[in-house]
Amino acid sequence: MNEDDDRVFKALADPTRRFLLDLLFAREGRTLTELESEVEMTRFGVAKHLKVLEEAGLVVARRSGREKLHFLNPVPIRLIHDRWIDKYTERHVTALVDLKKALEDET
Amino acid sequence: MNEDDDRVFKALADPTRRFLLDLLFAREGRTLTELESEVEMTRFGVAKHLKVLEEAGLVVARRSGREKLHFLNPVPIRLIHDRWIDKYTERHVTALVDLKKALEDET
DNA sequence: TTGACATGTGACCTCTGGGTCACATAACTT
DNA sequence: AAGTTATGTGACCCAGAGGTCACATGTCAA
Repeated sequence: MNEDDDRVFKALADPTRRFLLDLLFAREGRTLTELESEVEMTRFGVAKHLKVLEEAGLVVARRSGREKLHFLNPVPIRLIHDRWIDKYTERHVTALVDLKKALEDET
Repeated sequence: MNEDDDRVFKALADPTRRFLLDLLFAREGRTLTELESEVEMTRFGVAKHLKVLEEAGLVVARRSGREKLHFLNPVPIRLIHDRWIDKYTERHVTALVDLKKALEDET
C-alpha cells in the first residue's frame, strides 16, 4: 500500500511524465510513437516514462495488434486529494481555489 | 507557474515529506523540534524537508519568538486534483474510489 | 518470405537530491 | 551576563533516476 503511494508520487515527480498525462487527459488511447512525436526525446525515453506511469497505476494500457494504446487512470490522483483534504474542509478549499483563479483571470 | 508545479510535485516525491504533511494534517501549528521527535532523522534533515515543503507552498510557517510554527496548505493538492480530474467525471471517479475502499474494508 | 513498422530489454553515463556534520545566529531563563 | 533552547547555513558523500544507444522480438503488408 505504501509502496503504491511511493510509485505514484515518484511517477508524478517528473515534468515529462506529467506532460504525458496531460496529453492522455486531452485525448486517450494514444500509442507510444504518437506520444513520442509530441515530446523532445527519444522513443526509449518515452517508453521508460510510460512504464513508470503504468507501474504506478496512473496509466492503463491495452494491446491492439502491434500497437499499445494508453489511457489515463484518475483514481490515484483522487486518492492523493483525499489524503490531505478533509471532506469538511473541501468546500472551503474549493472556494479558495476558485477565488484564486478568478483573481488571476482579472490580470 | 510551471516551476511552481515542479516544486510541488518534487516536494511530494519524498516519503518523509509526505509523512510530515500527514503529521501537520493531524495537528497543525507544530514546531521543528516537535516534528523531529516523530521522525527517524537528524534535525537538519527535517529542516531541509520543511524548507522544500515551504518553497512548494505546501506548508506555511509563522514565527513566534524563537519558535517557528508550521501549517499545512491544501490548495496545491486541490490544484493537482483539478488538473487531471474533470468536473464532469469527478462524480464517476469518487464513486470508483468509494467502491474500492468498500471492497478493501470487507477483507 | 521479405521488409518495414511498433514496441521491449539491458547496459551505460551523468547529475540531481537525501542525509549528516561543523559552525553560526537569535531568543528565552535565571 | 551566561547558559540553554530553537533554528539557520554551507559543505560534503553517496545512492538513485533520467536519458541514450545497441540489440532483440513480434506484427502487418505486399
